[in-house]
Amino acid sequence: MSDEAPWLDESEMATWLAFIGVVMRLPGTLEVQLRRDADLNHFEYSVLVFLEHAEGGTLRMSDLAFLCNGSLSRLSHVARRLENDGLIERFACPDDGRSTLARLTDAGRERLVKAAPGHVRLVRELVFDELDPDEMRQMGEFAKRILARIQA
Amino acid sequence: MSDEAPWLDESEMATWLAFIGVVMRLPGTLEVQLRRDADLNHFEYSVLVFLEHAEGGTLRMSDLAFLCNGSLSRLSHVARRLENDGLIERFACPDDGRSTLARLTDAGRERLVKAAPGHVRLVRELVFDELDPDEMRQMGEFAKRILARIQA
DNA sequence: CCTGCTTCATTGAACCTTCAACCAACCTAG
DNA sequence: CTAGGTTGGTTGAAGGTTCAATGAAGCAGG
Repeated sequence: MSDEAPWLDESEMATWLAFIGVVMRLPGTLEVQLRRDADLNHFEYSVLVFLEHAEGGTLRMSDLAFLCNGSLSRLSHVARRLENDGLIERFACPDDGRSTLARLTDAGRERLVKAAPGHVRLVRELVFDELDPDEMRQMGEFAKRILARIQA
Repeated sequence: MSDEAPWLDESEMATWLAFIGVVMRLPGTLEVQLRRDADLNHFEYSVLVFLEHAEGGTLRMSDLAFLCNGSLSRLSHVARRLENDGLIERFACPDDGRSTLARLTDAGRERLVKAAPGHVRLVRELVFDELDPDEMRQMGEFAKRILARIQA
């Protein structure tokens, strides 16, 4: 299959623990703000954000799920809740009878306005304020390369 | 309160999307392997790993929860399942009547042996093989600094 | 045009996490 | 020594995610 993968040495382990620490704790930290300001979790917030910025204001469910880093099943459950709450609408895609398109409602846009400023502020506090421009560039590059591997 | 937090510019947004993409997708990716090889999720795996390496083979529930990046309540539920499955034991702390100590059983150690090699291999494939030593050092430093902010 | 494969999406059940309530043990000021 | 506060841990219920099953719509070959 593959060569013996050597165990992580002390320095690698320290890096990994910090890395996985960020991965595990960041979502919960972000959700405290989103829940408080707009009663949303991070996935729901992503759904609203991507719909807001979408070409034509709509996205197919499966494209939206990919953008939000979640499964289509997860999105389907979440979309039902968001639709029941009047934050989004769904309707059949005219071009492809299998697809469903989602669109933000005015109420959804309002909800986003409640969430976004605090969210951006928090993201800055936690990440961007800690890195200078050069470090930020590096960090982005690392993340893109690792993400590419995860998606492969 | 605080100054106007400027919106993320295009480059910052690209960095953030890659970063949050890793944060959201990595746990699921790791859990596919852990579930397949040892029928564990990542949190359960962490519990076993930290108990394995603990001084004296035991840890207090609350210390273990912190190390595993989870809440005490979450650990309490997980520990009950792991204990029912015979992978860990719990017993009263002799020094402090409020505390509970957890310890790995032989079955737990065996389970860990099933999970660990594939886990380490996957972590290497996804992260460390993508970064050269200098980049890895940087990455670890960034993660530590961001984690410090999250924990503050 | 019909058969089988693939894609898109939804659903219910099982499972896991969170949240709030609760309890016991410890600590400390008066 | 004891009343009130804090720390450590567990629990049940509510809510969210995953997994597998289902079904409709499109597509491609015979």
